[in-house]
Amino acid sequence: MRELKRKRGRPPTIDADAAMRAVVELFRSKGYAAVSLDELSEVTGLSRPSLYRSFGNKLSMYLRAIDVFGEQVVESAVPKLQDDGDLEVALTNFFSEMLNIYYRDDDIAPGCLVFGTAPSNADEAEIQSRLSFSIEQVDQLMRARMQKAFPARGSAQLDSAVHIASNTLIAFSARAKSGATKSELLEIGAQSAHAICTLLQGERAD
Amino acid sequence: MRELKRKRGRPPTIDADAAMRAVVELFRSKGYAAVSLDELSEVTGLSRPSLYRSFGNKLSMYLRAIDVFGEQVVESAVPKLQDDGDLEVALTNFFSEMLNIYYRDDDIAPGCLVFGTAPSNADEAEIQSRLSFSIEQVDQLMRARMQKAFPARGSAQLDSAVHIASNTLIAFSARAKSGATKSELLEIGAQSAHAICTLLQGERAD
DNA sequence: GATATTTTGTACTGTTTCGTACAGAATTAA
DNA sequence: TTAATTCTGTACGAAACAGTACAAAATATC
Repeated sequence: MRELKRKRGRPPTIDADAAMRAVVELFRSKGYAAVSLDELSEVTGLSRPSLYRSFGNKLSMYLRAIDVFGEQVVESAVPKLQDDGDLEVALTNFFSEMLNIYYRDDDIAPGCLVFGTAPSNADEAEIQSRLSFSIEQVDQLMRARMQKAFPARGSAQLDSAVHIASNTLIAFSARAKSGATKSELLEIGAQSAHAICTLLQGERAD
Repeated sequence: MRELKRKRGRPPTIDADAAMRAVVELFRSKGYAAVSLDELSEVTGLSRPSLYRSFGNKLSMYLRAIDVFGEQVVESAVPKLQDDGDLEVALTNFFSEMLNIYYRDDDIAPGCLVFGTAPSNADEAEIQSRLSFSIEQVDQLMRARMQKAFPARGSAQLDSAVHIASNTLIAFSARAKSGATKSELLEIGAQSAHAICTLLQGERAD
């Protein structure tokens, strides 16, 4: 609440948010297991003890990084999906915005922190939990948006369309890391959005 | 060619194929970076020097594991896709067979060695190369099979369907690792196959 | 039986990594 | 000025790890 009241001892000089942004970048370009605390120390500019004090051990740093990454997605990409208007446009814009996150450049792609790095380390229960939560979240957001656009569709048709959309996003991560350019994936996103709308428009509801 | 001719010194006792199968299992459940040579030594039953002599260092073991895994896919799942007859059936059976590989049980899923673990370590050039090759391979197989079933379809319609299928498969890996059951993914595979055929049948060729 | 040849694991070195104890720095309160 | 408090990094110990030298084991050849 009040932050004018100076605390007692030596004032903190660490920018935890900036450090966490660097942590996210390192984890999503190198994965979880391949990253050492020394590297994290280097990219954040914080000493190893400072990292422990601010964020705990490597696992808790990674989990927190996933949360931060998720917030970024919720802030910048999810609104595009939830935009009223044409579903195909909303889906295309959502995919496009996600690719802006996955790519730093048209060529160089740190990819998705969750879908790109979590599967390798899902033997860790808390990591698997975040992965499963993320997938469910995407499925659920897709389902809500499609249901809004096509209220008459049956649950089966909806599920099918939902999974096509989610799977497209999940696969983007692997494709980006494989060296595909952003433009190529933009095209795949647009194809996917178009196909989904074709399906939802064309099929008879049971 | 001739193998009756006994070689000169101490006869080898190592079963390289069995060892490599164990290597594949370890890598795809724990990822690349998290695996140590001591663990590889333990699961294969070979000493660390024997591992070096047989397969080289960790990277070359991993690359070879990817090749072995790929052969397994080509032998058991790809034929299902290439089966003549209904495309929807072929796709469904292909997905099903891939899930048999991804899952050891209905619940426990080591997942896909390539799509599950390679993206985390794609900064290594040779790993990225295998990942990109695998994706291209899947895209190409899908395209060939769909073109055979729907020769009249235009390239754009085909591309769209191809990517839906490939993305389904790629996403299976993440979904399996996230804790989804095999039955759930079988359902998603069937949905995807049905949607693809609906699209290819329904759309007019330009 | 002795020697050459090939395979194999024990044991060693140097490096990397994690985690923390502890001392020094920077500030407020007395 | 001194003491209390909070923040920070240097420096240490312990464990894990990669890679290899070397000796022992097991066979063929002489």
